[in-house]
Amino acid sequence: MGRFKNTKYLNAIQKGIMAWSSENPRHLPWKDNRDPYQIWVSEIILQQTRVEQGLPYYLKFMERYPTLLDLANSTEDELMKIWEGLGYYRRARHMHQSAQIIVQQYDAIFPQNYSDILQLKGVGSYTAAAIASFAFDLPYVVVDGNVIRLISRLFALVDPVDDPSVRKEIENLASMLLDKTDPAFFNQAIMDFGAIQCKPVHPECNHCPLQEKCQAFQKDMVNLIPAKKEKKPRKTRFFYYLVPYKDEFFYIRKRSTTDIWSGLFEFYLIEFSEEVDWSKILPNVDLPIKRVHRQQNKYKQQLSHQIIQAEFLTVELIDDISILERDKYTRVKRKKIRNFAFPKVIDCFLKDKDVILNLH
DNA sequence: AAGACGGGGGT
DNA sequence: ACCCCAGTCTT
Repeated sequence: MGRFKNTKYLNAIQKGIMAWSSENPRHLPWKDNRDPYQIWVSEIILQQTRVEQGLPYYLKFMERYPTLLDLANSTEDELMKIWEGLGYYRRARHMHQSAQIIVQQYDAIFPQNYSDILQLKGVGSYTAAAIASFAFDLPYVVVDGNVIRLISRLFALVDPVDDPSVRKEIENLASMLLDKTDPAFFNQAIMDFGAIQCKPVHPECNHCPLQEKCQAFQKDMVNLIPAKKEKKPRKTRFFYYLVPYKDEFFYIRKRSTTDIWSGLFEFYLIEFSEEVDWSKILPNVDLPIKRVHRQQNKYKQQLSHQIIQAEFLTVELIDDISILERDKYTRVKRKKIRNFAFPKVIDCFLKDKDVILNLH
């Protein structure tokens, strides 16, 4: 592989990527934009998220928080409502914290050098490089999923790309490829190239400008690269939600920071590691239940590391709600329930429930 | 070095 | 059912 790490070869690849990009421009709201705040927002939203999925959230976000000060002055709960359904909710909480740090420590001026940007919560090497290059023309190369795939194929790296040593090698190669005279254009180009030309499945090798430079193509190994380590099987968790209400109020609670969906709200949760019948659960529930609704709702959700099977049972309470207050549950008007951010399974439940209870 | 963290879309 | 996605943080 070493013989391909020469200037002439790397230069040809660099020029090929940039020429391709000139011929295949991509138009997105955050492109041709030098505002570090807007770039930051778009990059955080797009972490592990497809452009098509993130775009509507970006538009909604910028409408509600046009400036960094708007974000810093918001509440975390309102921000979570904007983020609802997008996943990886830690991103939103980190953004909120970072916005307030920028206001306090940088006088609301977005930091303008790589190491300061990298210090921000939720900003790693990829996002720092993206902001530094797009907003400030600083020569830091972006290494995202697209770049990892493209480089591992170009240089026929057969070892797992999620191995730290391989990852390091990819970052070295990417740095050598970077056009330091125009890092913003190059970074955009290499990501676009990976996303559109060097796709994960069915890459456009038959009309690829880098075909003869691509070691994977030359060795007929494109479909074997990038290699990944084996993944562990997902565990299934069984969530049994009681949906307590009394008069016009629901009782909900914010989830802790040590589990999935932290910062989102939920109802009264009893969790098991296996399927359980409600008849076994209800007698042991510590709630002053007056009446149990007949309607039961079941949902299944696949997450990246676990599978959630959730069941919902609505219950009417009698007067004594001290148990709920002790456990940090708060009451909210039933018609205001949609002002709070919920995980997808609860969102699905509420959508079905709307029909039944005619909420809103 | 490995695990955790969401949800949607493609095959 | 499995893979991937404009990754980052924690242990």
